[in-house]
Amino acid sequence: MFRSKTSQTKQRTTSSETMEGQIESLIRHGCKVARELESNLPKLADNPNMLSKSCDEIIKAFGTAKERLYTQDPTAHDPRHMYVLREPQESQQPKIEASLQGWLRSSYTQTMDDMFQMQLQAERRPPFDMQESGSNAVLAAGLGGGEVEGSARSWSMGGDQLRPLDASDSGIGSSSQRQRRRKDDGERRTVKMAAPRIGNTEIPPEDGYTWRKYGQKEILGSRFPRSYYRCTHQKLYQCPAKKQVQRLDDDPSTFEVTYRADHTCHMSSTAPSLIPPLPLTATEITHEMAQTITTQPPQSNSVPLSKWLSMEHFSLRTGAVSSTSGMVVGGGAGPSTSRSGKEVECPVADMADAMFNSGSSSSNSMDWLLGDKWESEDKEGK
DNA sequence: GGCATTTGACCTCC
DNA sequence: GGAGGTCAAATGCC
Repeated sequence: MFRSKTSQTKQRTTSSETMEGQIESLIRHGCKVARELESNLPKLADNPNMLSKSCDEIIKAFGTAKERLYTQDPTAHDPRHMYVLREPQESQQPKIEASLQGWLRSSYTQTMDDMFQMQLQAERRPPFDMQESGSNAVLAAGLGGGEVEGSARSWSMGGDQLRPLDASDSGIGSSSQRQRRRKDDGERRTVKMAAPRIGNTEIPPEDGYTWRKYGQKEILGSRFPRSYYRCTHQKLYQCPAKKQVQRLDDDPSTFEVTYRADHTCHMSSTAPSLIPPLPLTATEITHEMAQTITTQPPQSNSVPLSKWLSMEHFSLRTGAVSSTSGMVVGGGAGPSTSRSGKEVECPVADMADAMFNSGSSSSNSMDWLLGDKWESEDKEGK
């Protein structure tokens, strides 16, 4: 009548071990294809179709692996559950992650490095899937299908970039008298982001930057208050970036986020990060890889295609793990969302956390991996 | 102790 | 004068 507890555990263990094998196999396959792609890059550089095909295969492998990672969580199949996906799956995840981490420890190869290097390219783009509409842009935020999960997707802002404000415009540095400006404080850009469905839905979706809330205001005619955020590094780097977050009256599950000014904290050579750090899943990473290769030629101020493709432009760095969220966050001098600001050295295997457990509310999963690379490239680009 | 959040007060703009 | 935006003290968390 009653199945023994140990029997159940055994069954689950066997099942999960099989699953781990499949996942590992998938990831290995993806890595293999990536390696092949890399070795053939000189030939394929002029053959976008073949490049695209290879990338598709890599995407498929990693995507399937990711699917299986979350296969026991039905909500994981709904792209709108991007935030659910990123929550640590207490019951199922640890063992699989441990296995993956072990695998990563043992077999971390150039391919992984390649992935992050390609990710690096992708990261140069802003963190949203924005469908431009004049000055407004609508963020897909995982509401679309397929691989779209709301963090880094096709970015099509073109030359309509936000312009950073002067420090004076942001009110920074006005010590004697309180300077408050509203007029002419730069271009605004509004995006709509889906709220997390599970967990604290009051928390606005991550966008890859670290923000500090400095105010909240009831807005006339709105059911929900508007929250005001500024870049965490405003003081340190005079970063003028700000954003306002407000829930839509008619759709509380959607946040309207208005960005004002651009981040300058990643442009300073002393700044902690040169990119908008993003928590990306393996699928996102590979998706980005494909997009980077197929649709994103190197930036004009970037390296030549051949060099870019050779992926010798960067090197991997070690990083840190947020003590609060478990997320990988700004390594070295990188920005951190951890409140204490304390960061812990972490081994390469923590990339597994960044890739497969990049859930939580923190935002800087890839930052520690990429910050120095950006910095070096940024310097080269100058 | 340092950093983030909360919140009432203050400032600017319309 | 009202609404929106920001400041800064108080408070809490790590």
